[in-house]
Amino acid sequence: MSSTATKIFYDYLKKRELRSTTERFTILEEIIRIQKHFEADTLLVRFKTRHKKISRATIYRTLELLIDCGLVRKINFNAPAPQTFYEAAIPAAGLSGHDHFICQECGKIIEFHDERLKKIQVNLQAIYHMEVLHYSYHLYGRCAACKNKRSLRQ
Amino acid sequence: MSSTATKIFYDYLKKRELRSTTERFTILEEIIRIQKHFEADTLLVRFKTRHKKISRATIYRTLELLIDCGLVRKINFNAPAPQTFYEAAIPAAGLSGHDHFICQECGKIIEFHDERLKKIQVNLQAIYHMEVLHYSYHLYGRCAACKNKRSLRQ
DNA sequence: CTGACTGCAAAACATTTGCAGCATA
DNA sequence: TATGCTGCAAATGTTTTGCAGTCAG
Repeated sequence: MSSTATKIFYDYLKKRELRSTTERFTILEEIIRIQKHFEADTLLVRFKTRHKKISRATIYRTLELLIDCGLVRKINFNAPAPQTFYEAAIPAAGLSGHDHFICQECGKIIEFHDERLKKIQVNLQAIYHMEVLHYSYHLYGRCAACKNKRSLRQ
Repeated sequence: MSSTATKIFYDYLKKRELRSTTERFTILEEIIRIQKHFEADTLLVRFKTRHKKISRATIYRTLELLIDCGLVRKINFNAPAPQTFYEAAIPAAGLSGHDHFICQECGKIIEFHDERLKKIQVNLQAIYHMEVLHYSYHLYGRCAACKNKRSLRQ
């Protein structure tokens, strides 16, 4: 149970005079449970298998709210299929690293974290006079498995 | 005239026994001319104003070929509107930096380049036993102009 | 000449929106 | 009780695909 995120969302809704509905909190809880990047459709499927009825429209509308209050981020990997993913951005959940390696051959996504990127972000912020809220760092190439597969073939 | 890119594309088509059509090279030349990230639709509009008839379908089909042979890359910025962009990835053109700052308020995209990122890429490649072909580094936040605008309002 | 490529229009896909009924404040 | 929220289905915008005619090899 992530009461931190729930509280942030609750306060956000209250401040903006929006309603705290069951659907909105169910979606947030499910996202926290996933612990990884996910697609909008993933949520729909998971609700369907659990016999909770939350429509696609509500999922998209709620994701927008969660992004707006900073609890969720959109991420796009460019290969092989360019799908839109989301990920929880909850500070307390220990999900500090949102760096990704994407295998262009098999589509596998490996998550990792490198501290140096954070430093560069802070540095660039000063240089370019912009306020940087977060960054995304994606590496594209071939994973170890696909690298081996190919060398066997040739 | 970027004969390097043209030659790469020509050789690629030949090797795969694909045909070197006018449309394919016209699209490549236009992409080189743009010198920045662009949308699929941008190409269509530019051809329309120049009275060259290249269909949307051909543009998408050719972009796929150009990505496959490494002359073009897809990039996705996540905010505010998640559109698909493309950019030339031609080594000789001096477009070494594909780092971007995206203003989440006005959508402005600033391009820059930081050498340290290349080093990190090489380093991570060794650690995770993967072959990294390229990376993308995106910063999200508020540009100098939007930062000022907001501080005036409050 | 022949099969690959193009343009067109229709299909497919993810996401957004309008509206009637429902539930929170 | 009164909006705001939800689910549905239709609309939207982008990308893909089938097909007939065209063109590179």
